[in-house]
Amino acid sequence: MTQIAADPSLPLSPHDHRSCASDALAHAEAVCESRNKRFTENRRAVLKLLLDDHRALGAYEILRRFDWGGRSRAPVQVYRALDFLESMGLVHRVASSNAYVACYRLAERHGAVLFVCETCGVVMECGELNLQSMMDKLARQSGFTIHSQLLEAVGHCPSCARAAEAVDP
Amino acid sequence: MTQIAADPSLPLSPHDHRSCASDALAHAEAVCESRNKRFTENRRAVLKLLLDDHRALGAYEILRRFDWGGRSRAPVQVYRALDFLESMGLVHRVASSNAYVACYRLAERHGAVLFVCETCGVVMECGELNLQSMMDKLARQSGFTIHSQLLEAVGHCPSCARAAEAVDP
DNA sequence: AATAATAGAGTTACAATATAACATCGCCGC
DNA sequence: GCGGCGATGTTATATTGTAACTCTATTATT
Ligand SMILES: [Zn+2]
Ligand SMILES: [Zn+2]
Ligand SMILES: [Zn+2]
Ligand SMILES: [Zn+2]
Repeated sequence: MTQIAADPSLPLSPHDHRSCASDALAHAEAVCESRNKRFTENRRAVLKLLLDDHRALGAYEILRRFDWGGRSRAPVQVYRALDFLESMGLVHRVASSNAYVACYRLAERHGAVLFVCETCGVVMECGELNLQSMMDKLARQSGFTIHSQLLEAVGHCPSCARAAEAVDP
Repeated sequence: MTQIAADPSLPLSPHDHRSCASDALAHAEAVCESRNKRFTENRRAVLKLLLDDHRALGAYEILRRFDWGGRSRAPVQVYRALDFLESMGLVHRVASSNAYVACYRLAERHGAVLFVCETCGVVMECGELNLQSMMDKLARQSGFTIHSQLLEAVGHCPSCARAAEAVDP
């Protein structure tokens, strides 16, 4: 477990993704252990698929990639695993693309600010808490009570932005 | 046209919603006029349904309420109107509930910060630009180029929060 | 160890949301 | 009138997400 909080630009910087993923997996085990939740094979398998890289996958893409070993191919299984993982703060739902992305911040259950590249699908997660607290402040001013927040931006990651710039300057 | 920018807590304060809606409708006409876009009957009808109150409606709820006058009841018509209205900044999509809400800020095309009550469905739109620019700043720091933002909070509006407080203190 | 209680997995069927494809219509400029 | 183009109408289909129920595995209790 070498990192506490991931650099937001981690997905884009060349890095040892093997250890990146295995750290996250180990963290997931620890989190479930500490909360007396079972980190079952299904849940582990789904998380592993998401840990393949820093992209988001749709539930049905996970369904396709899943090794079903003779069992019937049912979306509900995938959704159950995803719901669990999300409730543990191990994956985030990407609302702008109906997809799910693994969380690489080895932190307790937390909200997320997501930057989604619409070209390559990479998701950068940002730990910036000022946004969340600003949202909270705005809410309080109007007497609104927040249960959950959704903070996303869709656009181009640095490398895809450069590529787009090159063809259309 | 009595207001320039709606108070975020407008939906909750008792107000003359008749003029609230008709102002928004007049603004919609003006916007389409100024951009040489046709504000057709379908588009007007969909917007009118959304202007009934300050709640979000799903596309299929709009579909049900729509007066089809003998024509076949096709979702694609509703989605086309919604896409148009959204591109004009006259409605906002509420990603957290796959729904659409009319915009009452008589402003040019703009992003939105939405506070969605999960009990009564009311949507408060907030014009706070600091959030958006903060998001932009975060993006720039990582070399990310933003095309669109998604800023939402789900929770309880003031009156529903009081009601919840009463039963479960 | 037997038993009861509970959480998760497996299966089937279905609901809810969104889009593709193509023919047709109507407006607007010529 | 006619051609171009944006909007509509229609049908079919794709994508995303749940309900309901059975069965099995794990854990707690006796
Ligand atoms: Zn990595
Ligand atoms: Zn990219
Ligand atoms: Zn109103
Ligand atoms: Zn409410």
